[in-house]
Amino acid sequence: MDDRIYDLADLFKVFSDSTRIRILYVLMDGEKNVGDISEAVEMNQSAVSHQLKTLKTSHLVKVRRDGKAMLYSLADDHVETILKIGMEHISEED
Amino acid sequence: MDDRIYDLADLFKVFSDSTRIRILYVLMDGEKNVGDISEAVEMNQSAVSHQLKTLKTSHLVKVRRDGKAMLYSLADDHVETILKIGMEHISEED
DNA sequence: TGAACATATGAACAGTTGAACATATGAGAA
DNA sequence: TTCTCATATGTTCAACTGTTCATATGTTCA
Repeated sequence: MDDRIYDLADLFKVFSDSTRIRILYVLMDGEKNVGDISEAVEMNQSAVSHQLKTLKTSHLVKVRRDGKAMLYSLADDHVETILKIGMEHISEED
Repeated sequence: MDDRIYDLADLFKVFSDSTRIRILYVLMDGEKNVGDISEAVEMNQSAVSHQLKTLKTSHLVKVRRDGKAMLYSLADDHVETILKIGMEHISEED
């Protein structure tokens, strides 16, 4: 059980950065390459690439190659669900 | 929308620490005072009190006074829901 | 093969964070 | 009021994190 607590904390740690959340929101629109993501979140390619690696390691996004480009997309429904419930929570605060 | 992204990141930041998650799990068992929580998570009173303040500020726990003691409990259903979905996610990883 | 493009990686630096310690506040009992 | 008990707060410090810059990797096309 203790291991799972740490894993759980690590998962939420990934959701705890606004850049990563913005990337996830961008990907809700569908599969995108790194350049398009960079443009959408207005951050340089390197920063986005670093964050995409974090997101991939925690299985929140998946990737496939298309020629020179890498196409990222959301890994599963949990991502949107967690963001949605989080939004609900902050919306209901007094 | 941008403000909400920051608020959302801040919310998940609260979930991103194993001590805080353990406190939340302890509180799933019901209302508890600070001493009992400290004992349950095996951390000193000061550390727990600091974390309880963080949890309270983000509306994840609520408090009421009972004589000298402060009784903490989970604020709403979102807390358990978010932890549950997080657990589902890490359980399904390859 | 070599140039051009798309993305990844490594290092360094500033900013943030959790824990520990000491101390302060507040409530009840005497 | 004064003494405890229960909890909160302020400060310090080591560890961690996100961004930037520079560079490397990998793919396509000529």
